[in-house]
Amino acid sequence: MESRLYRLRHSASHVMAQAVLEMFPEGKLAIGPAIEDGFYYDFDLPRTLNPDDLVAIERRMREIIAANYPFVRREVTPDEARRIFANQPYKLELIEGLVSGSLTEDGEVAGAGGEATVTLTTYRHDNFEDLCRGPHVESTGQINPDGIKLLRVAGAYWRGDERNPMLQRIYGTAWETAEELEAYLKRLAEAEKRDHRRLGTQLDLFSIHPDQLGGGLILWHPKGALIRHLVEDFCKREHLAHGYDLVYSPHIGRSALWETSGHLSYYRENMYAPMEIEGQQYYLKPMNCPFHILIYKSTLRSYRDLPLRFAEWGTVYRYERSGVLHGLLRVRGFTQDDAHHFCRPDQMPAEIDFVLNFSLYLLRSFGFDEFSAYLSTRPGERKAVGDVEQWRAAEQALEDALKRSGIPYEIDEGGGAFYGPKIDLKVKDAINREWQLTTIQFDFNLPERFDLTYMGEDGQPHRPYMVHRALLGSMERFFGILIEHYGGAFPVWLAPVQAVLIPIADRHRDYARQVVAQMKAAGLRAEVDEGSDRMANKIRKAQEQKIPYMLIVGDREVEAGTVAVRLRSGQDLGPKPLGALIAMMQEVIAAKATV
RNA sequence: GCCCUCGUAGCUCAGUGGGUAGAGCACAUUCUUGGUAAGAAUGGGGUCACCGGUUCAAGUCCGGUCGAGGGCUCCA
Repeated sequence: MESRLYRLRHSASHVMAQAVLEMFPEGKLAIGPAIEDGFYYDFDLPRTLNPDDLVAIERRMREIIAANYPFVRREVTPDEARRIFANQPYKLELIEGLVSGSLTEDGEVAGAGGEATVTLTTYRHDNFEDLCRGPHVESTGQINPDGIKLLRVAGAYWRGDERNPMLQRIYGTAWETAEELEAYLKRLAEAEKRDHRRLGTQLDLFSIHPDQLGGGLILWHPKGALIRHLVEDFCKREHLAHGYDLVYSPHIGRSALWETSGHLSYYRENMYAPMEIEGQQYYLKPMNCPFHILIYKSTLRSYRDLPLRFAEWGTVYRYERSGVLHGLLRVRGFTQDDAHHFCRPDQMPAEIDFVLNFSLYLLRSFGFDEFSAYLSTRPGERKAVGDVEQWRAAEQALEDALKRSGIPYEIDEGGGAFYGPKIDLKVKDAINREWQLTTIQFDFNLPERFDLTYMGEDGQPHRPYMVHRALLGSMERFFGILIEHYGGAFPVWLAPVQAVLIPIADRHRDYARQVVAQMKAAGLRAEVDEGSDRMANKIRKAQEQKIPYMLIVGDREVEAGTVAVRLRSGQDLGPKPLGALIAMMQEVIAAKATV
C-alpha cells in the first residue's frame, strides 16, 4: 500500500485538506486516506458543501500543486502533537488512540501496543501540517494537476459510527497522467451503462414502485421472469441430479417456531411486525431454516438416511433500513436458493467438498470463472455456541475443501457467526468487480435448539451436523449481478428473445411467421418484428434490446428458404438455410455460449 | 435511520432574474415497401411527486411530507 499511486493519492488528500481549511479556517479535520482509485478526506465544517465549492477547492489544489511545496516529515512526541493539533478535536482523539495503542493512523482499531514506544509523525507542506504516518510524494509538484478530480461530497460518520457526528466527506480521484484519469472516468461511465437499474428499464426486465408497492419489493416483468425461470430451472435440475430434495414451505410461521429457533431473540430487528391470526402471532419468515428443520424432525431419521439435503427457492422478507435499498442488489423481499444439509460427523468433510464444488460448477455455468473465498472462524469464547472440537473440525473441513478447490482464500480469524464457521465465495465480473455470492455456513445452534437427532448404528440418538448454504445467494441479487456482468447481453440460453425476424417488406411477413413457428417448434425463442419501421431501424431496435440473432428476410430469402443472419456483435453471417441456423443456435445454447 | 443532491410525458432530459408547459425516443394513424444501427407527416399523452406558504401571478421562491440517487452503517 505504499506504491507511488498510493503516495500520490494520499498527498492529494493533504493538498485538498489545505484548500478546504483555507476556505473554512475554523473547519475540523478528521481523516483522509488514499483508497482504491482515489482518496477522501472527512471534515467537520460550519456549512454544507455544494458542487461549486468542489470546483473552487479543485482550483485551489492546482495552485498548491503548482507552488511545488515539499512534504516535510517530522517525528513528534505525544505532547508536541497535542499542542500542534490543539484546535483539532478529531486529531486529538486520534492522538490519544495512538498513544494508548488502540488505534492506527487510519482510525482503525489495532492490537494493543506499549505507550512508551509510541512515535507520532506529521507531514507538512506549505503551512498545512497533518498527523500522518505517510509516506508522501516529495513535493506537491509531483502531483499531476491534470490527473486529479474531485468527484462528490457525501456524509460519513466519524469513525463510521452512527452515534457520532456526521462529517462531510469529499471523494476525489488522482492518477499519474491525464490519460489515466480519463480512462478511469471512462470506466465509471462504462459501469454506469451496465447499471442493472438502467438496463432493467431499457430491456423491460423488472420494475420497482416505491410509492405504490413499497421500496425493496421487485416486480419481475415477463422478460426478467423468463430469465429467472431459466436460471431456477437449470439450478433445480442440477440440484435434483446432485442428491438434493426439493421442499416448499410457507411464508409465515407461528411465534413459537421463531422463539425456538432463536430468531426472535437474535434476529428480531430484521423481522417485520407479527400478524395475529385467531389469537396467535405469526411472523413473515426472514429465513427458511426452521421450516426445513421441522421437515427433518417430522420422522425419526436413521444414520442410513444421511446426508439429507433439503433445497428450496424460499422467499424471505427482511427489514432493511430505507437508505440501504439498492435496485435488485439490496431488497426487502427476496428468494434465496437455500438448502440445508444434515449429515453425520464422518460425512462432513465430503459434504463440504461436494457443496463447494457444486457451487463452483453452477457459477461457472453462468459465466463466472474467477473466484476468491473467505473462511470465517470461531469468534471469541463468549459469543460462540457449540464445543471447540466441533468448531475445529468444521473449520478444518472448510479449509481442506478450499485447498482442494485451488481457490485463493483468506482467513477471517474470529469472523464467523456465533453459531458456526463459514465460507463466503466471491466472483469477479466482466469488468473486474467482486461480488459475494455463495455462502456455506455451519450451524451448531439450531440442531441443539430443535434437538435434532438421528439414530446411529449403535441404536443411540446422535446430533447431526447442519450446514446452511445459498449458492447464487438470492435470485434478485444474482439477477442484478448477472445483468451487470453481461451488460444486458445475455448468453443465448438466457436471452429472453433469442432471435428476431425482420421482414424487409410487408409481403415477407408470412414467411417470417413461418420461420418463427419452426423455430418455436425447435424450442427456440423467436418473434417477428411486425412494426412499420424500415429494416435498418428494426435492426437498431433489436440491437438496443441486445437480441443475439437478427434474421432478415426479403425476396431472396423467401425464394431460397433461408434467413440472412446478423449477430448482435455486428457480424453478418449471410444467408443460412433455416435448418442449419437452428442447429447452430442449439449448439450455442447447449454450450451456454454467447454470440 | 443519518448527511448531501435530486423529483417536469412511459423513457432520457430542456425549461432564462416568477408571467397560461417543451424536445428526442416510445406509442397511434397515414404515406412510404425500403437489404444490415434512426424514411416522412400528423396525432394522443403532464393536477411539473404531494401538502401548505409568499405573490396580482409559482414548474420556478420558502416550509413540510413522501420518494429516489450518491455516501455512512449494515448485509444475500
